[in-house]
Amino acid sequence: MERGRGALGPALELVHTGRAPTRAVLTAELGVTRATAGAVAAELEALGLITVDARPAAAGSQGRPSHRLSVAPGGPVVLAAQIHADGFRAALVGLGGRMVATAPGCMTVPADPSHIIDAVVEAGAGLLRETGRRCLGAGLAVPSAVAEPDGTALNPLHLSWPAGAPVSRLFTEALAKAGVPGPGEGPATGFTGNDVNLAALAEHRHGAGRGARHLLCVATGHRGVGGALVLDGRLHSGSSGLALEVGHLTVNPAGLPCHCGSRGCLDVETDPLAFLTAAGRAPGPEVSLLQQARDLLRTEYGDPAVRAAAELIVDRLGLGLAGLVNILNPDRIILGGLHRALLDADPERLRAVVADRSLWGRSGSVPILPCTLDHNSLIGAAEAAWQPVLDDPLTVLG
Amino acid sequence: MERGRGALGPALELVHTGRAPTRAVLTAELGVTRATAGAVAAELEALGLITVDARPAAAGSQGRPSHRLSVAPGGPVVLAAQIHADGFRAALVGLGGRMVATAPGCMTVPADPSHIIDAVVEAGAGLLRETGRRCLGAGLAVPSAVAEPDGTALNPLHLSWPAGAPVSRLFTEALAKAGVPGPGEGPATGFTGNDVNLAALAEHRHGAGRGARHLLCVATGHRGVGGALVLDGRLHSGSSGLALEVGHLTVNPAGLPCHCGSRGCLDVETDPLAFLTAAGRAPGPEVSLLQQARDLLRTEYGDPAVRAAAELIVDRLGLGLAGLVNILNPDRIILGGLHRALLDADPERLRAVVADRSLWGRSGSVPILPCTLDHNSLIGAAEAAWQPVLDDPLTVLG
DNA sequence: TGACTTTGTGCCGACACTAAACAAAATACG
DNA sequence: CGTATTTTGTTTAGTGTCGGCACAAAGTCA
Repeated sequence: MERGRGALGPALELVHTGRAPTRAVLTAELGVTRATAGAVAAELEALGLITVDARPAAAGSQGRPSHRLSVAPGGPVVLAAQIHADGFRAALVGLGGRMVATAPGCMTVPADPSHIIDAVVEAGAGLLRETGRRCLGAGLAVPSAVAEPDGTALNPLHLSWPAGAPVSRLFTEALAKAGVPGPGEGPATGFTGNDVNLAALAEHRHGAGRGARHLLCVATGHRGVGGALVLDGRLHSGSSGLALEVGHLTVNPAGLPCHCGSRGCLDVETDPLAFLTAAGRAPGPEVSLLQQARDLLRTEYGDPAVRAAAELIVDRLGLGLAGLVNILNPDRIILGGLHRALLDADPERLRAVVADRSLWGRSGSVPILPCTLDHNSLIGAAEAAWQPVLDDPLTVLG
Repeated sequence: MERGRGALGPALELVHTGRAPTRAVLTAELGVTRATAGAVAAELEALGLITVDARPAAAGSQGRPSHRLSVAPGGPVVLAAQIHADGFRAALVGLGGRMVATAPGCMTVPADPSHIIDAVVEAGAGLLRETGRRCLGAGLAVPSAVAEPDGTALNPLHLSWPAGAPVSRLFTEALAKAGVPGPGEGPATGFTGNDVNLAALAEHRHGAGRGARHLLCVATGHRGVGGALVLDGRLHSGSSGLALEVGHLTVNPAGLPCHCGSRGCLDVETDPLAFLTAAGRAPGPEVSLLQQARDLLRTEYGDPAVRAAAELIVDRLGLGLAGLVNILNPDRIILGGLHRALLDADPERLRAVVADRSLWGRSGSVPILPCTLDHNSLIGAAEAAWQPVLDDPLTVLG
């Protein structure tokens, strides 16, 4: 007599993304009857995933007030991990993108990927032991294109890893080694993805991308530029995981040579090093290039040389974004890393360039927004790990 | 006691695309029991959409031979129409992409779009009267980007139409005026789309794109270059119908100026006029540029100047395709128009350029194929018109 | 206080599908 | 040539999910 099994996944996703604060709007969003929505909510509560408030929320409007739906505070979590040029970070993340516990770890990233993957997984396993939370999956974000379906890192940027490192397999093996439990009997199977892709997913679910149908994200790390596309709520990673490698769009035909064989690629023309160079600053070794570029932009934007350099980079970034708009026609663009800082410094210039150089930009220009989530790659890794639960809670939880 | 209503749409699509020749494979493809597949087939037959052969097909293998499923020969049709630089064409198209009747019409395309839209719809209505077939929808292909959701033609290429012509509204009004019946009581509501987009849809369903998950199509008309993307069986037209405007990718930084403000765009560097010019031929006024370019390629490929021109265009096209591969990561590419002819002339050169300039092309290059369907834009217009029936046959047919 | 509005729940039936047994029509094998 | 085997199709009964509807609950409004 259990009702509402088919709508279980969609309902959980609505609560997860905060789009269903009450059973009444859950009813409307799912397009089902109140009876079904009530049954679905009861089932999700029985599974320990959400809570239905005992006291109705204060009713501002007419009619019987609704009870509030929210993510269960003590519910299950997933293990989220991120590896970047300066080290790693591990965290436990609950539904709703809530960071439950984190373990920052800094170390020089070794040339052997398995070392650091073991370390980050061990840190996550430690958090699980400390908190005693149930773990339903694991996700890992790496600064590299990750080929599907084999899960190899094709261009592990500045990690001194060998190209083609089997990161997905190493991650899953590390989870087994550390005894991280999966939803069923055996160990968890981990998902490994590109950090910008996962950041886009996180921004779409919980950040500046909420509600966008076709969301384009572009971000710099310390070097190079990454892109990601979320279509109708799902990450578009192409037929083999290699979509949105936007770094080699031509944005300055007479520009710097790029290792790809062309000249003036987005990668070499708009990353932090390009900005520092354009501003006439020799990058120092003490902090990351991204940090130096951000600091320069924040503290010396009054300096004409710095400002001119910023405008130059913005113009080239705008050219690249316009090209992407012509191809992808997104309804929102989100920028991260240095690009986000450049957008903050002069929002109008970038929007104007994009509108001017995209074919139909004049009629209705695309909103360009800064990303809003802290640790969005990490949260995105968690989102990927949650995905099987969101797709079918019953199969995962039994 | 009617079984198999939910699976009706998917089942019809399988028969429509020829992927379900028998009830046995229909069972496997739908992932249901034989009982359900049988009921679904019976329901579709009762609706007059498919036929189940009385005699079993000659059995080559063991076991009871399967009865053949096929599209009902005398079944309903949709009205498909296409407008291009040289005139228009109207046709009735059944399921399976079968052209049932066609009415080619040539006229100089007038500056007022409503005239020719009325004419093409009137031609289609004539076919309906002649054949007496039931009409379930209508689709129109135009050589222009069509903005959604308002259905206006933004850049009606070489049709001397005003930019922003409300083609979708004009088409629907013409259908009402000509008395073309829709599935229900009132007149049909027409779908209007870009011709390359619709061609891609047709190739994906019935042509060289069958089975591709992420299909990229690039084609020239007489002038300019169009692109289209089919993702998981659905056309990706972006958030406002303007995706895959690929004509302004930079493929020759020092190239010809383009009306978009840049230089060396795919549009001006790889279209028929670019080829004729590169080969040192002055285009004549008698036949279309596309025809002249194709003829030149076919008859004088031995001429070193012609061959050099072809290779130049191929190299630039390859650069553009490589850029698209880096962004979209399709698992197949289909070329039309002059690009198709260039591919036929020297398949290896184009594939080599794309593999060399796409980031991960060396590891596993993308298949590049010529389009295989005659009148693929017209068939694609029909596909768009069929879509509501494929999505939910019962609602449309009652 | 009573009418109205909105939310939540219990009960019943519709219905799409599965499961399992049976029937049919071919090939394979003795 | 007849029987076993394999594969396909159909019938029947059963199951689970959801919609419809009536009713209850909990607030606002007059």
